Amino acid sequence: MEFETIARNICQVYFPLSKECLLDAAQNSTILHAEKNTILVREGQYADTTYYLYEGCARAYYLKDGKDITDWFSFEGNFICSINSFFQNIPSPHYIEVLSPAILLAMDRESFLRLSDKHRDFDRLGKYVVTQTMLRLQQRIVSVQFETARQKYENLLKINPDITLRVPLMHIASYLGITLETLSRIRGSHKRI
Amino acid sequence: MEFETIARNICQVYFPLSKECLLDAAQNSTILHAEKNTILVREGQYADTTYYLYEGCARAYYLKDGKDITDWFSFEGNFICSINSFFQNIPSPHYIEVLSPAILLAMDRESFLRLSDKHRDFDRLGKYVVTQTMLRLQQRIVSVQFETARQKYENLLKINPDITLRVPLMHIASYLGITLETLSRIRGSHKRI
DNA sequence: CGCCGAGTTGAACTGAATCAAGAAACGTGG
DNA sequence: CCACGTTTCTTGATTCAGTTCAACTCGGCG
Repeated sequence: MEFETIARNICQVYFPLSKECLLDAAQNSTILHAEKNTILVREGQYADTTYYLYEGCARAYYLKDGKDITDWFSFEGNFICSINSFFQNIPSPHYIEVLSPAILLAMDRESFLRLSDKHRDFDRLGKYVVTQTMLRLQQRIVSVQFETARQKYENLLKINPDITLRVPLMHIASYLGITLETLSRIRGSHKRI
Repeated sequence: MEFETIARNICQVYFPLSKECLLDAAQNSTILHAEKNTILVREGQYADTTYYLYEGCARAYYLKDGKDITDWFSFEGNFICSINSFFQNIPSPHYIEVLSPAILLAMDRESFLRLSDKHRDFDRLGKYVVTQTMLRLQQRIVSVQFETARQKYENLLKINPDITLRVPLMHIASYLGITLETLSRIRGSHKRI
C-alpha cells in the first residue's frame, strides 16, 4: 500500500488537499497493516495518535464495571482516535480495537498540530471532521435518550445497513445501550414479517 | 453594554484575540438584550446566527411528539446556536429560548465564515469551541446511556451545582432524559440526609 | 469429536414511565 | 397587599420495557 493511494482516497472522501500539504503529511504519517483484533490503544495510555481507516473497521470501547461498552464504530473513510486523550492530552479512557484486517494511516498529535498550523487546508479538514463528529454525537444523544430499543436498532440499520455482517452483535448491543438479549429478541421478531 | 466589554470577556474566558480580529468582529456582530422567555430561534428556521452569552442563560429544545425536550443548556461564557442548522445550513430542528434576562453577542454564519477565513485566531476559537462541544457531547452519551436517573442528576449537579436555581426542573428532567416525576422523587429522597 | 465463544430463548424482577390528583410558588390585576 | 389563575412541583398507584440470570443451541476450530 502506498501513501499516494490513501491520500487520493482522503481527498476524494473529504476534499482536495494541496500538494505541499500531502507531501508534508506523507513525511509525518505511517501506514499500518493491522490484523483483526489488534488493539491500537489501551486504557490509560496517552493516546496521541489518530488513525485514518483506508480499509476495514474498528471500534472504541471502554470498561464500565468490567463490562465492555462500545462507544464508537469507524469504517473505511473514517478517522478514529481516543478523542479524550488526543484532544485533551489525558490518559485514554478508551481502548481502540480493529475489527477486521485493516489498512490505516497513523499520525501523531504533534505532527497533526504542526500540519494544522502550517497548512490551511489540513486545518480545515480537521475542523470539518470534528464538526461532523459533533453533529453525529448530537444525533446519537437524541436516539439513545428517547427511542425504544427497537427504534435505536432500526435507526442504526438505516445509517449502516450492513453493520450486522461486519460487527459482532454484542458490540452493537452495547453501542445502542441495550443488552445482547434484548437485541437478539428484537432481531428475532423482526425477521419473520 | 459595549462591544469592548464583551470582547474582553471572550478573550478572558477563551483566549486572546488580535486587535484586527476584534475590530472586524465588532463590525460584524450585534449586541442583544433579551428578556426572559425570548425565543431566539424557532423550529424550521434557517438559523444562521450564533450567540455568545455574556450574561444569563438559554436552552435549545425540540418537540418530540409534542413534548418539549431540552437538548442543551448554555450559561454566561458559552456560545449557543442551533448546531444542525448553523453548520449544515438546514432548517433548525431546535428552538432556542432565553431563560433569564440575557445579554448576547450575535453573529451570522456568513460573517462567522468570513472571519474564520481571515483571522487565524478567530478560526482557532471556533475550532476550540466545536472540539469542546464534541467532548462534552461524548461525555453526555456515556452518562445518558449507562447511568441511573439518580446518577445522571448527581452528575449534572457536580458540573453545574446551581442549575436548579436557574432553570425549571422540567427542563432539567427532559435534558437528563427522565420524567419530571422521577426527578422530583430523586430530589425528595436526596434532601433529607 | 468436544470445547468455546456467540447468539437465542425463557421466566422473574425492577427502575422508571404513565396516569392521576393535589400542593406550592408565582405573577398580575384589582 | 391580597385574591386569582396559571405554572411548577410533589406524591401515590399502577404498568411496562428492558434487565438479569440461567439454560440451551449453533457453528467453527483445535
